Amino acid sequence: MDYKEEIKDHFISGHKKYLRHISVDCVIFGFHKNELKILLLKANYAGKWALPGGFILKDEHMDEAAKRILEQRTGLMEIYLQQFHVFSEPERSTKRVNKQFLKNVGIEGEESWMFDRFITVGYSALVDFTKVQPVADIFSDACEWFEIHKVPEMILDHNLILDTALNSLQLQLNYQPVGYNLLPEKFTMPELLKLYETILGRTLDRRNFQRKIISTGILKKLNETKKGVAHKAPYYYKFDLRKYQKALKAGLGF
Amino acid sequence: MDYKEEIKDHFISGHKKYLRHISVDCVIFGFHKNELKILLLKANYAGKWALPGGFILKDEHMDEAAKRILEQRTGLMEIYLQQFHVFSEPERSTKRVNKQFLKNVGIEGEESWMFDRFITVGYSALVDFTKVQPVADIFSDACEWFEIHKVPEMILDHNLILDTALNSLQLQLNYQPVGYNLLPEKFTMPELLKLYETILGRTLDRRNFQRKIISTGILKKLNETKKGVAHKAPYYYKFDLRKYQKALKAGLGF
DNA sequence: ATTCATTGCGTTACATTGACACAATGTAGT
DNA sequence: ACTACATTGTGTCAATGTAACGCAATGAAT
Repeated sequence: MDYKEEIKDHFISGHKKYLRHISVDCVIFGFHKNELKILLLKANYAGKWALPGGFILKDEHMDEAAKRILEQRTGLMEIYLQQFHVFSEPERSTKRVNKQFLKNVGIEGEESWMFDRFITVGYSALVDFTKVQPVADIFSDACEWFEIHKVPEMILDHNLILDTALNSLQLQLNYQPVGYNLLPEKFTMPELLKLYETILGRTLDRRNFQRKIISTGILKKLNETKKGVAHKAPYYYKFDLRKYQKALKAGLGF
Repeated sequence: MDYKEEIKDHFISGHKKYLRHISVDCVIFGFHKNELKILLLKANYAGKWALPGGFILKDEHMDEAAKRILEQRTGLMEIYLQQFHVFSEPERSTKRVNKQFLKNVGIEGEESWMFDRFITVGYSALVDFTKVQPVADIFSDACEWFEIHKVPEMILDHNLILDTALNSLQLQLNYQPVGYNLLPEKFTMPELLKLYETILGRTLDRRNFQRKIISTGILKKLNETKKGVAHKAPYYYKFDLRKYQKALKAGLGF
């Protein structure tokens, strides 16, 4: 089935495969070169960008649907994923957008479940930037990382969804460790600091931060310093996964 | 339309009115006689209890749907309401339960949207116990308060939904004021203390608690003590609504 | 009038936090 | 080879917050 046929099939027969009225949108956070980034798709009809999203198979857990979508976009299997909010504005204008899409592809006059009202569940994912291979889907012709504060205007309410995700991530930082999913296995204290600062959108005192994070016990200091940096070389750390998991469940009281 | 006709109509034609596959379930918390309670309906088919729930009109915001359901069950208009989780187990056996229901009512052999798989969104509500007039719906023959730790086995995954709601309420207590929606206008410090203790499931030092809650500035002390109590009479307090709202938005850092 | 559970207010020891000082490190420039 | 310097690692100290407990005041019940 070629590209156009595939899309037509999705519009006309997708409702046999997927639940109606419900979609999933993913805010995929990554961290690279001291910048917080999110992964976006370029909708090949609107010229606008969009969050990676998809639909729920008739016999699929929603978490699985989100996982499937993430895997298709990033190639990653083990992903930290969680739902953070449901968006149910009756005026989320999926109908107009999807009609326009179909028209741009060159199909018209058909009826479709895609013109129905959609409620969408927002999922946020934290991934290791360096391990991601961005892959576009059939509705998109690009899949790229955007610096969090340079995200363009997106389709529908996707900017709102992003803001809500960021907000909930900031809240989480107060009572849960977060770095494990966003950083490579080995990292330095300044990198971890910068991650926290970027998510929170404000600077922290590096000395107090170090004391606090060390006191949680979730870090293991390695006997190895970063090579090839100007100035004093920082030590590498990695997460003590056992204690990290514990802190995830029990909370940190940050 | 009589009772049975109404139910039949709901099963056969409800999908013209409501979104398919999606429902809303509400965990309604109240506080009375130093006990945390929730409002349950007795499903008139299963002999089991259930959370008050309902469906989303085709042109309705999900928050509005939850509000509508709450209003119908409690008579209250101004309610503190928030979504806390989406439950999407594909094996939530709504089909079996709803088929049984229809059979018990005396209807059989029909097809119905109610036999489809349902994803449900959990909402939690905090209400003033004393102002609630519990009202059953057409699927139920009773609507009653249950002490939170004496909740019976419920239909489907409703016990899980309740546990999740309680958990999220406990988390909230750490960074948001909560009492306003659960207590009558005037209340004493021991009552507020007991509310916190009940939600958290552990005792707090009353003297430290008082200092902490006073220091947030969300309380106004009245020049009036409780009458007719043995021992020393406690003062009444009420919430400083302006500061309370502020704290809701800004967080308390409790 | 006395008893006594409970309230209101206070104290003290200890832990946590925020702000800042200073020496150690190691590359880059001379 | 030596020096400059940005950055890291460790430490200090005062202010603030928290946990644990003491004690007198209250007022219905006896």
